[in-house]
Amino acid sequence: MFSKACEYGIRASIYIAEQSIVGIRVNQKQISKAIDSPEAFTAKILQLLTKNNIINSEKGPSGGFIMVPQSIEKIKLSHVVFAIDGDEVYKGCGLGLKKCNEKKPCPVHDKFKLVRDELKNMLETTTIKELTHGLKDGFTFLKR
Amino acid sequence: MFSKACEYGIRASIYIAEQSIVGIRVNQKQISKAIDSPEAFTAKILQLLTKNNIINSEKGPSGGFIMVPQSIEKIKLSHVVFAIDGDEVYKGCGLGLKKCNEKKPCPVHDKFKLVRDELKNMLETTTIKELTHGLKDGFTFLKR
DNA sequence: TTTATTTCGGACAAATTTGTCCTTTATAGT
DNA sequence: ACTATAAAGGACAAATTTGTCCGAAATAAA
Repeated sequence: MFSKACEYGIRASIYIAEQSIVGIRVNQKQISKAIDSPEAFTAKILQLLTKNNIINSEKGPSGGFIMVPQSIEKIKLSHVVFAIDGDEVYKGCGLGLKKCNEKKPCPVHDKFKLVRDELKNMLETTTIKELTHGLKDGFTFLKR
Repeated sequence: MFSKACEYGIRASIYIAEQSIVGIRVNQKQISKAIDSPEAFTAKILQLLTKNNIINSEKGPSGGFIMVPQSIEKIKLSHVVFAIDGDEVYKGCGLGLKKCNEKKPCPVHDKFKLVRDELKNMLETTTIKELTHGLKDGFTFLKR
């Protein structure tokens, strides 16, 4: 469904949001430990998230990553996915045709559209914030 | 969503079924031309589909690929996808966790489950045969 | 101002996926 | 039997994704 990079990106975003809510800034090492991801690779993804204003970074001692309050409220899963994987997941043709559309659809166009639209809608309505709730309560997990 | 191999595999299956219905056996060259895919790579995928009894192959002059009547009736999209990509698409965790399940779910588990179940259901109920209909009538396409 | 800490960014490496080429095997027709 | 045709299969190559390493830049604290 998503690339590894995107999976790590989503997990990192949720973790950073969870920590930011209680006022804690976290660094690369803490993040990759918390979500069980390769550190250097995760660092690249964090750069991408930073450039896309999904998280904020600060260098130096006591630096690290935070998600500002406004972002915690507004950032949706779709923003994270788009920053890393683009919109191919729910825009592209299910059979890989470049010019597949309503006028010249592939054989699975309509059937895929239903699934893709549901995915798109889910990504666009799910906030990172709400995904931190179960985490805090120990009902959901970001590794294993 | 699916790998390139799987996309080609689905397109090839639909094309072969369409031709088989009117009693025509097709070869690698015709298939890759009809679905606009790399010939040698497509040949590999056809081998895979053959091994999984989705299509039948015959060597020699006038040989090629066909889908037998029984398969045309019974083969679902899910069979083709499973033969090439496995069931990771609708079984695996959306965030890539190895041990994500109802008891220890990732934060997006439930939301993803809805989308994945719909995808799974669509793949398991859609026959290759029904996908050939629009193709025959010129309403749907396998390339571009 | 020096040092320690942390992100940034580029180059590189490994792994996987995608794709090619060529030889072998089967088979139909002559 | 010979030839032409077509799939099977193995080895290899290119491209992409995943992942590592290391020096540069920023910054806080001593």
